[in-house]
This record gives sequence, structure tokens and C-alpha cells, in this order.
Amino acid sequence: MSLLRSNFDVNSISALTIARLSIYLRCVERLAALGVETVSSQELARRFNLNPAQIRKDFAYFGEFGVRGVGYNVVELRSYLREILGLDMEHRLVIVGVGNLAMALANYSRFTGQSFLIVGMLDANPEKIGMKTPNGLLVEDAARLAEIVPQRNVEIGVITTPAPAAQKVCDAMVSSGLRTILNFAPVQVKGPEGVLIRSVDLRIYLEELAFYLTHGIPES
Amino acid sequence: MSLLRSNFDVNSISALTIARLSIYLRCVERLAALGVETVSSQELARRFNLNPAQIRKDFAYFGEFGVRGVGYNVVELRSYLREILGLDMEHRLVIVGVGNLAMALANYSRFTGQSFLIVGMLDANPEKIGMKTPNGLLVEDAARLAEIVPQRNVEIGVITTPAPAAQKVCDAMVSSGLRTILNFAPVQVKGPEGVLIRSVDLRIYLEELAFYLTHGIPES
DNA sequence: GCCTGTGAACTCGTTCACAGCC
DNA sequence: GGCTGTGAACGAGTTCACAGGC
Repeated sequence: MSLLRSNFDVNSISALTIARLSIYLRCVERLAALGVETVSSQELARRFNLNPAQIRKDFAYFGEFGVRGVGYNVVELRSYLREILGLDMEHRLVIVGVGNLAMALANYSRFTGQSFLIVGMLDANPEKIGMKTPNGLLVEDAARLAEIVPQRNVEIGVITTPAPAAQKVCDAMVSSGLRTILNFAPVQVKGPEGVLIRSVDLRIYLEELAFYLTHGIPES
Repeated sequence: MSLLRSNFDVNSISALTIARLSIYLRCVERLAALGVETVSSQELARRFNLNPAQIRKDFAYFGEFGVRGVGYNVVELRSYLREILGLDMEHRLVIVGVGNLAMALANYSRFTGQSFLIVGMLDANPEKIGMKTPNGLLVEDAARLAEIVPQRNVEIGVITTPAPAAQKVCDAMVSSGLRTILNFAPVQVKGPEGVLIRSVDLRIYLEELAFYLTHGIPES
């Protein structure tokens, strides 16, 4: 008998665990596509080089999904992971700052399955407003953010503006009611308590590589 | 007297420290642009919400950059950080998989200053080969990777192909001599010991946000 | 026998607190 | 007095190792 726990404490679960659940989901999706029916934490770890104990610990926060002596049912596990991650619902997002990165994300979103839907592409540049993006959305005026967010039930704001505009856009997102923001501008944007901001800073990745190029790559 | 240590052990320094050095550099660059001459770890921490003790500890791996009772000289610190991160040299990179994301990176690279230079945009699709990108590079055949890497002194490989092609491209990069790889395809690519692979997986970020949307945002 | 679920041990990373120096 | 540089204390995160159940 497997069981999904619903009364866990969000504060006691590390963001690292959540990130790994997303990785596990991807692995399990591949196994499902291969027709694998059952998988043990050991097998999962071996295939995707992860740690079996960590997999079990991560799962344990959310329930008991496995069968002792056997392992996990792949299809069942996939649906548990989706449910835990909130992927059984549709999440609507707006992108502010229509450049190449925004276009890349718009195309990329097909890969995210049914869970994420881009419902707005906004920009402050009058020359861009009114343009049609390849994914069939019209570029709208960024000034209309506060009106669009509640109207279209937007939950996630994505910042793809140049660095100088990022903090202002973030503030506008927060005051329009958004509580989860994904920032791609290469600055540390701040928001009030209760707002979750994740930044993806490509400079950090490149500079880390430059460091290891200069000083040598560490063992394993 | 300030002093840059050169004989530190790469294996004893966490990747988290390196990532923070990159953040510190950005902060210090902003202070330099503002004309600030001296900054203490406390002031740096306050402005960019960091931890002062952590800043000092991170610096301490690489030398003694500060003056007791005073703080750090901003311009000096900037140049130390650049040197530590290996940004005082040019690093050449090739991008394999010419889509919107590749275009975004090509434009973005202007922001990374003089340290990174894209010297090749490759793709396997015959329809794309020969096209000119907005940054003035010709799209070349991905099959020519092994020839291009040594010829143009490429150090970093960037994978922006769709997921199914990523592992093959990674293997080709490794056998062409690349030792540092930045992967944007939404799969976990593997390489042999001695090769550093960093993956930027947008799905993980989005799914993390979906989790917190569903279960509530943790207290600070 | 085999594998999960989990307390206990350990490792790694962060923060504290203060000696040493300007 | 103020701030750096750093050992020591603490806390978070990972891995071990085994009891419990198929």
C-alpha cells in the first residue's frame, strides 16, 4: 500500500530536495517511456548517478511510495512526483522583456508538458508592442502588467529584461500580486518576505567554468 | 599590504564559494561604478544581503585583501576577484545547437565583458548551416567540431540542442578536447572524470516554483 | 533474499566570536 | 574604535547501516 502524505511542513524541506524531485521525475519519465515497470532506488541511482539513500530520504518527506523487497512502481511514482511538484495543475506565467531569451523560453515551454502556460509577453519598448511572437502571442505593453495578472490568473512572473530594468519590473510584479518570480537578468533582485524569487545567472556559470579552467578541475 | 595567494588547493574549495565570488564581483563592480572607494564586509553584506563572515571566509581562501580597521579597496578587490576567477584571460567558446537560446547567449555575451568570446555556432541541420547569426557568425556544420576546437583554441563547449542530441554532442565535445561544458538541454549529461559539466535546467526552476505555489512559500 | 524507510553518524558549509592589527 | 582573518561552535545536508516488511 502506498500513501501520499499531505501534511508535511514546507519549512522543513530543503530547496535542494525539491530540485532533486524534479530530477527524479525526469528520470522516471524516461523509464516510463522505456516501458520499465518497477525500479529500486539502487537501480535509479545507478542509471542516473544519484545516491540511493538520498532518493529514499527525499521521497520519505512526502509519503511511502515503495514496496519493501521490490522497489517503486514507475507509473505510480511518476504521478506522485507530479502531484508533489504541483504539476497536476496548470500554472500561468507572464514574461516581461521580449528578447531572444524570452523567445527561447516561449519555444521551450512546449517541453514542460501541460503544466506551464505562457499567457503574456510584455515589453516596454513601443517598437516591440504589437509584434507577434512565433508562439502566437502578441507583445503587450509592460505597463499593463497590473491589469493582466489578475485578469488572466497569472501565478509566475519571468524577468528577461536587461539588468537595469529588472528591479523595477520585479517591484511591479510584486505589487500586481505575483508571489513567485523567475529572474534571468544578471542582477540580484530583491522582494519582500513572502515572495519567492529564483535567479538564473548565466554569468555565474560561465565564471565558475573560467575559474576551473584557470586552476584545474577538481577530482570527481 | 594585500596579497593574492596562488598555492591554494582547488579540491578544498567548494563550488558554492566560487559561485559567490562571481556574485561578489558583480557587487564590487557596481560599487566601483558608483565611485565607492572602500568597502567593509559588513557594508557589502548590508547592501546586497549577504553574510559578512562568509564574505571574509570566502576571500580568505585566496589571500588577504583587506586592511584591518578599514575594509577593502574596491578597485583592488575587483581586480583580485577577476584574477581569481580567471577573467583576466579570454576564454573561447563554441555553441552547438543554434536555436533561440543560442541566439540569446550570443547577444548576452556582450555583457560578460572581454572574458568570453564565442568563436563558433554549430548545428547539424543542413538548413541552418551557412546562415548568419545577428552577432556576425556563420553557422557551421556540427560535424566539424573536432577540427574547430583545436584550431580556434576553444575551451568551453555550450550545448543548446534539444534533449535527445545532448549526450552525443557532449561526447563529441569531450573527444574533441573540451574539458568544461555548459549544458542547457533538459537532460543529465555525463562525461568522464576530469571533465566539468554544469547543467542549467530551466525545468527544475519552473517546477520548484510550482511546488511552492502549491504548498506555500517558506518563511524567509 | 531483497529493498524500503529511518535513526544515527558523519561530512560539509555557515555563522559566531574574538585575537590581532590598523 | 573598527574591521579583518580565523579557529571553534553550530547547523544543514548527506551517507551509513540496519530494523521492518515483502
